[in-house]
Amino acid sequence: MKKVSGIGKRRVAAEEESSEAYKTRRGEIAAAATRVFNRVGLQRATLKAVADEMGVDRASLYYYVSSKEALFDEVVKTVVERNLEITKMICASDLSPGRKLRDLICTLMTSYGEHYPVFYIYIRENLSHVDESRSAWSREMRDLNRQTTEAIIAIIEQGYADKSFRNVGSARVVAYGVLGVVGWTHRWFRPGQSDVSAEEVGKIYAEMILAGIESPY
Amino acid sequence: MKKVSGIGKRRVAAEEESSEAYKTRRGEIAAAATRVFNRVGLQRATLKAVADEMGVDRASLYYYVSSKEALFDEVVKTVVERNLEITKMICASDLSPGRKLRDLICTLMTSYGEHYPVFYIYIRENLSHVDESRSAWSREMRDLNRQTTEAIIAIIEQGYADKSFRNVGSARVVAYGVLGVVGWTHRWFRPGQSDVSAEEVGKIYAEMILAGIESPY
DNA sequence: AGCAATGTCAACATTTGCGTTGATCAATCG
DNA sequence: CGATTGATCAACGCAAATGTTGACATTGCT
Repeated sequence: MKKVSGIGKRRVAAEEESSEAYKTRRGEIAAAATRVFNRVGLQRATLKAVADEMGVDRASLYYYVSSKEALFDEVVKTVVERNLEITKMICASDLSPGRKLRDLICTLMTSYGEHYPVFYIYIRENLSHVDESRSAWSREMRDLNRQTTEAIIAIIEQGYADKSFRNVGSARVVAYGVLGVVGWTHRWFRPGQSDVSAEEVGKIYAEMILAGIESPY
Repeated sequence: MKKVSGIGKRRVAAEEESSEAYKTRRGEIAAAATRVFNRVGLQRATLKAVADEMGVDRASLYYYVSSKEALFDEVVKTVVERNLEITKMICASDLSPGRKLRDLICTLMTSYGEHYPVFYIYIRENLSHVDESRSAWSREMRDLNRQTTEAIIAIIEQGYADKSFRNVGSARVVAYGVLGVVGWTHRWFRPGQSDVSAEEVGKIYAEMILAGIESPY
């Protein structure tokens, strides 16, 4: 399936060579792409737009990048994986469920703020709408999401079990609630522009959700 | 700007005539489009797909519909407006803030379930990513969103004022939290498929958020 | 039957984005 | 300095979606 063209070979060669200048340029492209993705979303983003963003011809990008999707993966993947890592670490700690959930919400928000806008670019991409041809990637991303969800569910069930949480309903639904509150920030929160910090938002949401979930006293 | 073509004239004529059969067919098209939009999103949806969904030639649609976007508006707008109406009604009632917020969350969820998947189609379309050429529509939709947000903020501030809510932070942030929990259901909730009903989800979320916001006792 | 009006479609022209090619520029090195 | 190599771009061909046209069906009316 993978048709290896002239430019393709040159790209692969350059990638393997991986000189300093090459890496730098690739980073610049990733940065430009991040801006474009954030502005218009993956779907509406074009390599033309990325090229224009850098004041370069579109064809030049093909020397570095094989496709828009590959570029997207490069931009998004590492930071998404890191996010899951954090989640799992908190989950595996031996703090109380309440403490875990608070920490998780705050840490997620902080991470979102730090890596802005990359996380939001990712969150906005509705995985149920990705192209058929990218099913491998979408499965992988979906799996990362699933793992995150499961981790949160585990915390909540732990809390249900040790009675530190009131049972308000299905742990899964509550977990989605947590993810929803945090994930929805992509619609309104702009670090440095909003009048609250990511940390403050995290604290508010942790308080909002937990003071209701924790048994009072 | 608006080039009036032959087909365009006939479309306008048919629209003004507005016979019974015409309306029916238009409804069928809207229904087919709803399915397609739900499946692949506005961006990836094509009139070809809608035509195929009905087993009809693409060109035939142009007799009824001027563009994909117009179709989208038709599908989405009325139900979004109705939603805002509900929100405002609850907001204007003389219930307690706590009662209002509970009702609002439950009613929104119920409405989402009833009108599935139209609301979700709308929610998924990130208004910050709509095309320049559709700025009029996007401004209108954004305004509906804004009004909804303001209504919720008003409830929360009312609760802060009469001390029935603990002040956990900026009313705006909390309001976005409420919208987030409810809006995020578009990522996982499928009426009739999930093992909880829209009503149950509403109750869980109302409980989750409120038992934390309401002063305990 | 004859004829409008309504609805449909095959075919065309246009546009937009993609990925590639082959040539060219600029720097480095021998 | 001339040659090699890394990086760039103008131009091409392709594919998919759009909106239109003009002709063809179907219906119902007279």
